[in-house]
Amino acid sequence: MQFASTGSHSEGRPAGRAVSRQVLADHVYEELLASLMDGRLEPGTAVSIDGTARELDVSPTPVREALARLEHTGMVRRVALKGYRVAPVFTREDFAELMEARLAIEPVNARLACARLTPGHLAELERAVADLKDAPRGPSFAEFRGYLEADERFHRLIAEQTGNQFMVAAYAALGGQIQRFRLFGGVGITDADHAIAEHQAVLDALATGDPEKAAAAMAEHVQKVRGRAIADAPAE
Amino acid sequence: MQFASTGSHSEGRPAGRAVSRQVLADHVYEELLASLMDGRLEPGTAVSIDGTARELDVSPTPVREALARLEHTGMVRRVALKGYRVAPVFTREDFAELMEARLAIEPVNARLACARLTPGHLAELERAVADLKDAPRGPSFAEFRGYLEADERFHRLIAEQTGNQFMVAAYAALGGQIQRFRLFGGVGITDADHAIAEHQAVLDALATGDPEKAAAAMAEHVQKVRGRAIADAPAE
DNA sequence: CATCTTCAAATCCTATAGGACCGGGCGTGG
DNA sequence: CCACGCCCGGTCCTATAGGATTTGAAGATG
Repeated sequence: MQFASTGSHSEGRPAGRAVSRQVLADHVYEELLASLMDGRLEPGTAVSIDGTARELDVSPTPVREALARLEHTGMVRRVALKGYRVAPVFTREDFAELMEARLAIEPVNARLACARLTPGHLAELERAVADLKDAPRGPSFAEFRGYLEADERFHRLIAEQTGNQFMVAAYAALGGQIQRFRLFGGVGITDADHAIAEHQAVLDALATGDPEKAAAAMAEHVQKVRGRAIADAPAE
Repeated sequence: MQFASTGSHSEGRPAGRAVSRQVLADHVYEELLASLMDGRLEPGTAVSIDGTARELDVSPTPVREALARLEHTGMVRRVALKGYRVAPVFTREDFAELMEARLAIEPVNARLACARLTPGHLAELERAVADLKDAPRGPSFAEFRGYLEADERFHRLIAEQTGNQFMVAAYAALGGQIQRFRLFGGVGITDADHAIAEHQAVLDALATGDPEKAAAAMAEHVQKVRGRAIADAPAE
């Protein structure tokens, strides 16, 4: 899994440049990100620098750099001289706070995106909703991973279509966490039918070109997600 | 967001451990952050890893880690194998986008903060406004630095008093940039009197305990800041 | 049995070395 | 005069080495 080894063979690159000289730290970053998203690294477990370096067959330096970037996303936390740990699971309060923040930001995104929507953007959103419908929804994490990806993509696309880099940044500050809230209690996807219908409603509202309708549809979606998740939450 | 600052050397912790031993990378991070905030590093200039390592008399490894963290704040940008550069200056469009985002987030923060305001919080806010009034307002950056710091502190305190970690994160995604927009055209502080009055109005609205009043006052403040800045903007 | 000491392994953190690439100055040939 | 190649310093990137610190457990002691 670790090509790009510096120990090149006798001859240099054959013709043309090597596709794109890659930075090892980027690979480590994506590898760790995938491990976190897939749930292979459970919340609370330590992420040893030397350990992952050995596991990925690289030196600790790129691992250190990758973890420094991950820390700012909230996926891992760092204690001064003790190393990195996967951020703890969401509590019910965390979830409520997340939904409060989404309710403040995402309707605004929908309103702004609606004003400058292009047919190309609309097609991308339709594809995301279609992927949402087609995605498998099994009980294991690997199975509903595609579902979560399409869900996140839908919301991220709307954020990007605002054309406002700061709204994208604000959404991104939440986005990384949005994936993880599903681990909250380990409940799977039980509300797919409702969620798909709401996404479709948001899409339709955007297509009408009325910003207020779009914002209202998004607000309703977020509120309903919150309501269902609270209902499904495991009893403490 | 510069808590966890490794204190100099206050020894003799009664029963606790010595304050987290200083990690060199943290020191480099704060040093770079200060240089960026003070304008000693102008936008567009390259930030050499080896160079700053020599300048700060450390090895490149901590510098690399500090820059990896800074990248996620938007203060510096990294090109794959070419190094880091200070993010470019704000254009008029960037500024408009920033204000749009602030207008979406900050009134919500004011509303939420108002609902759970304590006397202690109120005192901190009053201190921030007082500092704003007392701060010098000269033409050079070093002179109105205290003013900017108090301004940012006021808004950050409100974000933190929402008690919602995600609203803090969303604000922080903007906060690092808020400092820099003053460089937009190099205009100094020309609207201090108006701004101070508006901050006072926000504070008064918070003190009444009416969340809607607080949100409205904050929205008015942000809108007026936008209006004044556009009026002051240098002609292209 | 409980508690403290001590030691060894693991880990974090920093420094240093070396490979690969880029850009500029300089000399030689046309 | 201009073009081309070469050298060289600078930089990024990764690997490796070694000091500093925490942790966990074995062993000693009351």
